[in-house]
Amino acid sequence: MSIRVRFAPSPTGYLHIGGARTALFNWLFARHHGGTFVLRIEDTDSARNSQAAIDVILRGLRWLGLDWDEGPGTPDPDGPSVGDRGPYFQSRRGEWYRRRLAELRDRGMAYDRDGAVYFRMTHEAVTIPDLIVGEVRRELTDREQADPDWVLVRSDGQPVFHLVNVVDDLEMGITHVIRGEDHLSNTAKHIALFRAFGVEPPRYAHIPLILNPDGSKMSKRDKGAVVTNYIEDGYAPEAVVNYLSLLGWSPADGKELLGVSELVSRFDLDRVNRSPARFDDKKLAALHFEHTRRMDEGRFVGMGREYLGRAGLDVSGHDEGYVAAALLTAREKGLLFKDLAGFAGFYFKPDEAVQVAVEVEAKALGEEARRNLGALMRAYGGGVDFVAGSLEAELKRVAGELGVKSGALTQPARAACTGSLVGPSLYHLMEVLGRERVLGRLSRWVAQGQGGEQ
RNA sequence: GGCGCGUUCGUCUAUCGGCUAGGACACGGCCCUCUCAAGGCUGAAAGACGGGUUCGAUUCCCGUACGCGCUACCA
Repeated sequence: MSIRVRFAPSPTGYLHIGGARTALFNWLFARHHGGTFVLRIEDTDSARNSQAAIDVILRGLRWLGLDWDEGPGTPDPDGPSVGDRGPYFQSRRGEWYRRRLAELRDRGMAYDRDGAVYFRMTHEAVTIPDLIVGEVRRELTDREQADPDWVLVRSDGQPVFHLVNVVDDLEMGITHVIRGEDHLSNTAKHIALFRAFGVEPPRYAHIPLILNPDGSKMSKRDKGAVVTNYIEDGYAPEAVVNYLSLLGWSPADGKELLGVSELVSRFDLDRVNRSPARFDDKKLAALHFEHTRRMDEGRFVGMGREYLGRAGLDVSGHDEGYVAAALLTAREKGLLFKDLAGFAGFYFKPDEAVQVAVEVEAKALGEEARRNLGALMRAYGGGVDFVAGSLEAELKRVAGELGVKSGALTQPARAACTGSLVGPSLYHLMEVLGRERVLGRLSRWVAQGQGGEQ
């Protein structure tokens, strides 16, 4: 039998990191086993659902690279979808729920009370076989001892989560339910419902929760909890995927830096552990660095351009090769893409628009520094090849002549060229900038206060 | 309160009864160095607690503590 799994988020206006991890585990499981990954939108709570909220989820999943084999094509519940088990929006599945409810009534498993429909729940403990947690024997709680029945349909006619979730999993032929551990206790209800329909429940796999660094439950407001923020900050999506994969799962060989295809081939449920994991943005950042430095150059440049644009930096006036070369000098820095504009923005500004903060000027562009820059400028104005190696050799030669350490030239030059004391390798950055821009930027500082020298 | 799940370095984890408890991130030191990084070398750092079972428990069982989840006409 072919594996069918699903991710069934409810559109709350954001995609929670825990939800993303649940989606990822489902997706990895499906891809590893050649199964089918279904996306179903649980938009039964019409009060807080909107296409915008659904769109956030679809975008988040697409950004992570979690493509679905069946599910919505657009955020519109009445729009196109892929797959023959739809609709994939619960708000459009009313007739399926009504039909299944009638079936329950016919079997004497459902009845009305106070305008709502109740399920006739077993009075016995329910054993939940779980692929990750093991066999869980769920005894009745004190309230359930008194009355184990629960609501299937509210008095306003809305079916509750337990009903729609089970009916959809049943109708959609879901074979494995991989979801957060917060659903473990509820699974007793789900199993009882499947049995009431006369079918065996799917296999269950409850994965441990993701907690805040302090061990508390992660909510929307917590740092790192919302996928949209990763997109805005400019993390490499494969780094986020890699990081999430390591929360609750680990590969047999201990290798942690894994690309998506490696994850697909290694992932399976038998190595998912049972204890909750705390979110650690430092480790995510480290993985982001490792993935970006290994990223295909073209893709790095493409992403870089996009985030420069997001930051309002227009690079359209520069040719492709220049933009690519410029961005690539920042690749080894492990920056978030959103920080690229601040780090490498100087490449794309006119010479006279390079801003030098007063602290930077005070620190690196004093009188002596400007004198030194004059010497460097004369050297660079000569026949030197404008490539990093030659620029370095020439700078060191000048430093030797002046009897100063190379740092007495590099930092002033860096400040003049970039406006900052932090940046890419000076020699490489000057190579990219080219002779004209470098001389132009140096001259601004040499000229000031020593106009007569030239 | 009831029911359930969990508990190895600060964090993520490995270990499926033999452990001098391994790796990664973070942290400290040294080296390298044009800034910031990176890199190299190196260091410190863990089995919640108490009982069992066993020749031997981190590993199995029980209890306690702590954490988390569920306990809705929320999903």
